Amino acid sequence: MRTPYGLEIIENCLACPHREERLFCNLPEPSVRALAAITSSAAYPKGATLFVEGQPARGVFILCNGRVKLSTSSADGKTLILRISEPGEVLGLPATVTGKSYELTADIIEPAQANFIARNDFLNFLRENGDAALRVAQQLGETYHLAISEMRTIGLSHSASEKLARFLLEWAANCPEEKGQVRIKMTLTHEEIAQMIGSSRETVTRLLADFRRKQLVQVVGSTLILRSKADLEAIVNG
Amino acid sequence: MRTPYGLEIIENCLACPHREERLFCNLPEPSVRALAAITSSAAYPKGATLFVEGQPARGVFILCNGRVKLSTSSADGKTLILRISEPGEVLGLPATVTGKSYELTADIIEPAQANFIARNDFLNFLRENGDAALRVAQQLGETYHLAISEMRTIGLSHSASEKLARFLLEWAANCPEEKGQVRIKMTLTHEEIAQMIGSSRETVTRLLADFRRKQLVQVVGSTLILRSKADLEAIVNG
DNA sequence: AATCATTTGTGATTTACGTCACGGGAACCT
DNA sequence: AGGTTCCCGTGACGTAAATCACAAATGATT
Repeated sequence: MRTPYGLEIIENCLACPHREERLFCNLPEPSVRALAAITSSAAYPKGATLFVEGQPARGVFILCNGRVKLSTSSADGKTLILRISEPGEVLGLPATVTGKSYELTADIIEPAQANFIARNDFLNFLRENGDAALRVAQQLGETYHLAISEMRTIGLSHSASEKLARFLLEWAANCPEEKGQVRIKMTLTHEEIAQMIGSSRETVTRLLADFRRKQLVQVVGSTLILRSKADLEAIVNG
Repeated sequence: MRTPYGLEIIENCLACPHREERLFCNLPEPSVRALAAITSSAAYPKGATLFVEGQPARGVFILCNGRVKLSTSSADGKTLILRISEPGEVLGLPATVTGKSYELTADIIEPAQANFIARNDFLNFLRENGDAALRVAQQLGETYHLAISEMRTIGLSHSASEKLARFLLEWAANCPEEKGQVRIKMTLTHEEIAQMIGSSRETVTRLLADFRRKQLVQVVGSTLILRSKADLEAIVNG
């Protein structure tokens, strides 16, 4: 799927604030151009879905803007959210390299701009760019890492409060901290939090209320302030 | 870590029954030799541990014989088993490529023979062998895939019986089937099964007894026979 | 055989949390 | 303003399953 946006994409790429984190932007110049030639860009509204679990992998999406929810669901409608992807991340990578089906569903939760690379083009590109392949391997390693840590919060907790505490701490890990307090822009509904930690909407709201009563967190509008990381860590450790 | 076993390893490799599944054996001849040169082989007794979660990654282990338990534990001793690795698998790959710490602990549960490749040697090898890097990426993709499916059994179930049923079916997926029945050599203790599905030892034995009563499974010594996959699937789907 | 260690089986008890049900807010559209 | 549609807060209730505590069984080791 050749595209006229090639050059524009390169420029986007070079200008991208996430450049360091991005998978391919700091490859040698010719590689970046080769990549741009097989990339097509598109915008997606909130609620759109990039791919659905079980679909044969068509290719990868590189998220430029917006946020994407990665989840898996059971037959009876229960769903488990694995991750909220941020700009700079590559979606659908594992399925695309292995040739299996997408193992997750990717839903847009904030209007997004993403670059798409079809599977064949992508694999050919990797075959001809050994360093990109290595980069991909590293990215996959990190994705795995994150999955394992999600696994830990769900699988190693004795109680829902432990899960929630674990979740908040992990979520806060990306945010700037000042003197023990972390301000989190909480963009998830209680329902979604529940789906991330494998519990129910009601217990999440109850637990959050509980945490508030115990001065562990504070809610101001849609931002959550962790008043005491230490106490949350105490909950995690039994 | 140059080793005198180089040639021997190539021969093992070519003779290996898992050759197709193995990561590197069907690479071009020169690559295989280069790989052999940086590989060292060792035997490990039952109970030994290849690496521990949290350790900085030293390198990868290619399992030739025996079986290895991959797990993660919380501070208070609760442990979650992610996977039992079989010969042919590569252990420690995600951590080694990303340069982070091992995310899991690898314990030998059946006396094992494994080839070790130190991180630096391995990365250099990958840099010079683009196709190997791609292979690694694919392997990582599959590892991820397995992690997600483990995640599903733990996170999407409403009850412990659902988890156990899911577990048995996944476990059986590798075994030969004849007319609806699958014979599984059950090498795990109830405790270990519990740690795989995130529940307690007692409920596992109770549930298995229950399944036996309901004619879903049958136990003969240490082999488990799934009498009715269909009924197990019914349990999984609500 | 005899002792020990590990694994399995089962009962009794407790409690965390899922589920149902409903009311109040906030946000968004017309 | 009024109607919809989400999201959040809380009460009541029942149950699944963790936990505790032994006993039986299996299997190692001597």
